[in-house]
Amino acid sequence: MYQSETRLFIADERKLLRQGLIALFTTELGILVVGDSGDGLETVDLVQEKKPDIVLLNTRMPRLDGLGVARRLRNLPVNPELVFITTIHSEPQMREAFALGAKSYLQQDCDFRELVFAIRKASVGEYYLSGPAGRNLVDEYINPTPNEEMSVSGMTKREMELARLLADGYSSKEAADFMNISVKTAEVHRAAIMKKLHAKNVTDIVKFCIRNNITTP
Amino acid sequence: MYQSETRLFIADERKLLRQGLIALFTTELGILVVGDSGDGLETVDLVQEKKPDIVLLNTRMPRLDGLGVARRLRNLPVNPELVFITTIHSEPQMREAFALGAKSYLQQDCDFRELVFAIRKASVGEYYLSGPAGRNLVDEYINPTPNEEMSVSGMTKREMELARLLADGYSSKEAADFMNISVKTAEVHRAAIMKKLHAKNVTDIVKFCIRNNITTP
DNA sequence: ACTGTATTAGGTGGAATTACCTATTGTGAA
DNA sequence: TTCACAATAGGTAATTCCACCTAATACAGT
Repeated sequence: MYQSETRLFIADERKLLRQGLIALFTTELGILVVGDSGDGLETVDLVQEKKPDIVLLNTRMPRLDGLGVARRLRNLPVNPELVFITTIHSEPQMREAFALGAKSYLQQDCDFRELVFAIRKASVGEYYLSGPAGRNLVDEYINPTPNEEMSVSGMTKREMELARLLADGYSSKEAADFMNISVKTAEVHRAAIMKKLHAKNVTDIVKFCIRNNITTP
Repeated sequence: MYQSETRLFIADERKLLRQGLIALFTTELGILVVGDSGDGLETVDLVQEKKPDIVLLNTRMPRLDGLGVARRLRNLPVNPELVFITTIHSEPQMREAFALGAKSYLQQDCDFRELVFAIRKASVGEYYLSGPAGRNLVDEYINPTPNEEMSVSGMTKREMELARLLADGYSSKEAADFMNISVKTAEVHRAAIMKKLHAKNVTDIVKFCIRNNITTP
């Protein structure tokens, strides 16, 4: 069966990485890099023009981030498969990426062979989920949770309240007083939040809340 | 005149970038990649073993950052030229990089040709300072003025470094390891930061850093 | 009725933070 | 040279964080 070349577009703000990947892909049979960009808005334009089969998207990009690019592409008459590369792992970002049709969500320190594999899988519409984190994601995703805010994070109402208070700079005790619950309960909520966000500490909660406009810097 | 090959070592935590650069350098006459690593301490060991002429160093690396690597190499019987690549521009880091003998300090979104040029310059002991940032560097270096954030906040060099690490989600202990200082010293700096920023806790430091583009959410 | 989960709360214990100290070294300014 | 301050590091003690654990109540959906 004849297999045409897979047309690949690389969107990443780091030019060095783009150029490096292009060099690596030249020796990769069946994969043709048809364009690259370090800018989100430019990516949207170029993808319409070049019509790649696959877009390699970094989550972080100037002017429009990877998720923003994915959102726009969805409403356009192009339908490339999406493979995300992320600098910093973020549970909610990953969740949204897959909600937008991502086929892979790779860490930047993954191996090139792994990236190629992910691209080949994506080219036939299949997922490539590395590590155990991938499986968890699918499990969680096929059981969608209600609530609009919750849908991205999986947080409950009270957890969201607490997250906001913590992000606003209140300590666990202060937040507990504010919510009229004991510190112990607040800690249970906090633990749940951290698990759901894969947060290492309050810093990650703060950043999540800022990203989601739950609080402001 | 016979010009031997320039032996290059690549130290960057992002494996994809390393692999990409290696692929690019294979077509670059006169430059031979003799090793690579994604870990600071490993880099120190491998540089002693491989004896490269030039070490390409990312400022940010696990276990020991680029500046830490440079510090250690200075006290060892090897004397490679140093070319830094930075993810996030940091005035004090750049300053220290040059103080440690760096020949170039490039942004990660520079062009590959630019990187090659910087390496060729470094291989003959010359500096390569790209763009307007280079000029600013020289100007500022000969008559040092505190940078913008520092001038408004009153933070010192080390305090800024720590603030950034804390905002990036590192604990005091991790940040201390990163900066090659004791936890106690890191705590002194943190206390100074909080006083100067009127910060109540780390949350406020995170927000300050986000507002000032020292880190991203 | 049973199951699942959200919300509440407590216990224990180790790790970390934070607030107070003191103290040495080096550097740059008056 | 003296003075101020940055950077380093340690001590002590209170507090908080965080990861484990159990457990009651309530309210949803099957």
